Amino acid sequence: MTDAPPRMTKQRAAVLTVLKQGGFRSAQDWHDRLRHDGSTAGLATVYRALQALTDTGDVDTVLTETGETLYRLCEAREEHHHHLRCRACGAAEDIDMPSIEGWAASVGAEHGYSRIDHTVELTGVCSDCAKAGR
Amino acid sequence: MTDAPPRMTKQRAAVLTVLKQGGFRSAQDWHDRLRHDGSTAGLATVYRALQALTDTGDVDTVLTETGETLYRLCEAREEHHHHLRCRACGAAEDIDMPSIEGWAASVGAEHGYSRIDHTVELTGVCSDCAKAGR
DNA sequence: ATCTAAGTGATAATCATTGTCAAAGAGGAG
DNA sequence: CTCCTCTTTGACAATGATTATCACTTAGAT
Repeated sequence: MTDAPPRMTKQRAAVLTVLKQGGFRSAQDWHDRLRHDGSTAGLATVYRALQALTDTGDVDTVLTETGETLYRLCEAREEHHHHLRCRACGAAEDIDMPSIEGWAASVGAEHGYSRIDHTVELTGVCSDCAKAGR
Repeated sequence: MTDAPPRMTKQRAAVLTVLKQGGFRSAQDWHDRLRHDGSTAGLATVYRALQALTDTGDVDTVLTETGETLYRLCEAREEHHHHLRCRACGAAEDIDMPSIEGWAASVGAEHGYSRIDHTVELTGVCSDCAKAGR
């Protein structure tokens, strides 16, 4: 009785296609790109698809300082990693810092905290955007 | 022509008073506590006071995974620090990891990024809440 | 006491996101 | 092929945190 995997519909395929453009973008941004490419998918459908893809681990999410959620196709489903994201164009690099994991757990334990979770995000301006004066 | 410091009103004083209860809480949560203590301050005023206190560095903020902003009185106005926050009761410890600052800058530079900013937040369940079965 | 600009608070507006629900589409059984 | 069922879709309403608006109050200076 494993829950059935969601069906691959035209709309979901279209979402996956635009996601291949890369970069972290908002749901509404991805929706705009989809419409621009001729898709008639509704905004709610895009949200649902992104949510589903996030649940299955195919998409990474990040929150901005304004509370918006940004989504990006997650090429390699690895352990757990962090991001260095360009604030101007949404491009991102995967960063790994293995020592963070252990550090978080030990700092938590030192203070008597359990069930530690952590968030590490880096943002900046990539070289292309810097050249373009962003 | 330095911009005038905001006036200290009855409402702002009241906000500062409840903030002394400690912990990271939402604006609406602080507002509820204020009303419970007999203040008639409006929600908008609480938001404005928290915003002003954040701007002056007297209050620290953190975002939850749902996009809510949490506020806490910032006892010592130091350089830059991170938090270990209890997801159950909002209590928090200040954490410092001096090496993070340099690490962020060097990782950014390695990838050609400039104007690096970083976010590091730890959450967990504090010992009191763990005992209480939260 | 009066004047003036800032602060207040009720309420409306905003914006991302989620819920609702009738209509459309995909398979399977006959 | 046709009917039936169950999922997905898409337009739109609803939510919830935050911000803007605006008439009214109040603190401080003159």
